[in-house]
Amino acid sequence: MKLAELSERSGVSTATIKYYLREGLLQPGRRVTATQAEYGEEHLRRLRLVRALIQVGRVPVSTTREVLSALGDESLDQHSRIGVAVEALPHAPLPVEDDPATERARHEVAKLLDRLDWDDSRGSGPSSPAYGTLVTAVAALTRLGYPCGVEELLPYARAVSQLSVTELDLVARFPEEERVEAAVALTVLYEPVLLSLRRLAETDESGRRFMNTE
Amino acid sequence: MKLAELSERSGVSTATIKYYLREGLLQPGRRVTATQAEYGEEHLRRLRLVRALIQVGRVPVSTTREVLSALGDESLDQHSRIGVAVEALPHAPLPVEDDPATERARHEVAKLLDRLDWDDSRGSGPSSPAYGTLVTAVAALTRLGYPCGVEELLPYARAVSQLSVTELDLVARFPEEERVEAAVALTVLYEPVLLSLRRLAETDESGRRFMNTE
DNA sequence: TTCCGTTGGAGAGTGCGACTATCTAAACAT
DNA sequence: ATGTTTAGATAGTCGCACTCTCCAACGGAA
Repeated sequence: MKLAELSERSGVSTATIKYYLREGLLQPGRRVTATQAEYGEEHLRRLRLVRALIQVGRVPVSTTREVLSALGDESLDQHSRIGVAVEALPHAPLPVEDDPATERARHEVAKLLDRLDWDDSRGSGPSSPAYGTLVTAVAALTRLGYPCGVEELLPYARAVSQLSVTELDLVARFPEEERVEAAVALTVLYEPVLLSLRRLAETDESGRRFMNTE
Repeated sequence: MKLAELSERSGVSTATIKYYLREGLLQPGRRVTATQAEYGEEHLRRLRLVRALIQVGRVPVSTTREVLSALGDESLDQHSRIGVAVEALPHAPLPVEDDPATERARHEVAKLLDRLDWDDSRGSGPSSPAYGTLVTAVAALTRLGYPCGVEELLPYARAVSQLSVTELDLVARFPEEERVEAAVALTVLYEPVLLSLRRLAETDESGRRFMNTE
């Protein structure tokens, strides 16, 4: 397959594919002559993954490169590769220190994780970016006067805990060499699914309660 | 309160506050002289909301302006104001038409919403941005060969349906004039909460299954 | 064999979004 | 009197994701 065909079949312009090649998001094709290279199905597949991460998952290009390099890092076991890839994904800014709302938020988050049996030796400790994002968001809500203590957070935690089990069931069904990619793709691409379903559910529930039905 | 104090108490630089004033995200202060204005607690509160939406919720500045104007639109009832504000929020790109994966995705999403008793006359129909985001994400997963039919989506839908009930309970506890802002703030700011909890849950579950425990 | 279109490679340019800096004249603050 | 702060306006910066332009080397059809 030549560049033009790769572009055609993926719906990505040749200019953008060249850009991704330059940025190291795609392996160079097999060089046939000085000005010709041949691409295979695996290039098409990788390109589709890259596009999905960038366009649907809103992952920045430089981050995508890091995620992809974690995918192929043979020196790590499956859990570590998934961990490295997920840590590289975009997160909200780290919490502002020296702030009373951040202090309270840290405290509530610590209490929450205490009540769940999540083992932070597996990578969910206070230093992980996801933990920081959680603290930042809880602090912002606190500053605005909206409740988000353990009582409010627990239902969310229990819900996503359930979901993560069914999701990893899905991942486990793939052959071992495809599992890390599956975990990353599902982590990133199920986020918009989750968020849009939530917005639809909220719209429905809000209508049920607050709509004028004359 | 002068500009400098507003800046101090909010942690936002005076240059950025001026920028927000220019962009219409903040009401001008009460003009005392030609070169002096007085800001009140409501400015501080609004500024904190703006910052939370922009920094934590990653809402673009122009979108924030639209959301805020929906908040104060007296001509709409509560549900419509929430609807307008939520529709303005950022969404993944609309689905690519004339694409087999998009067709399949539309079909699966329609089946899913059929099985739930969500009433699309309330604003969750196929033309809403959240619906489009859902189709886009499902199509991307489909193209990559990951399963996301009704069977996989239903658990997500049921989970967020539960959450939206408890969330709207929270909103309903506020006095009527604060409800729309509460709905918007909770919609936007619980998103990072949900996503970071999910990543923590997945990290934990992945560790439980795939970690080398020697 | 002669062209016209395509390719890989590399650098420069574009458009956008979110600030940030500079400037001016007025008005406090000491 | 004088140094600081302010509103208001304009211009500049920075990062990001492309997108454009060139070039010399092919490769396929006439």
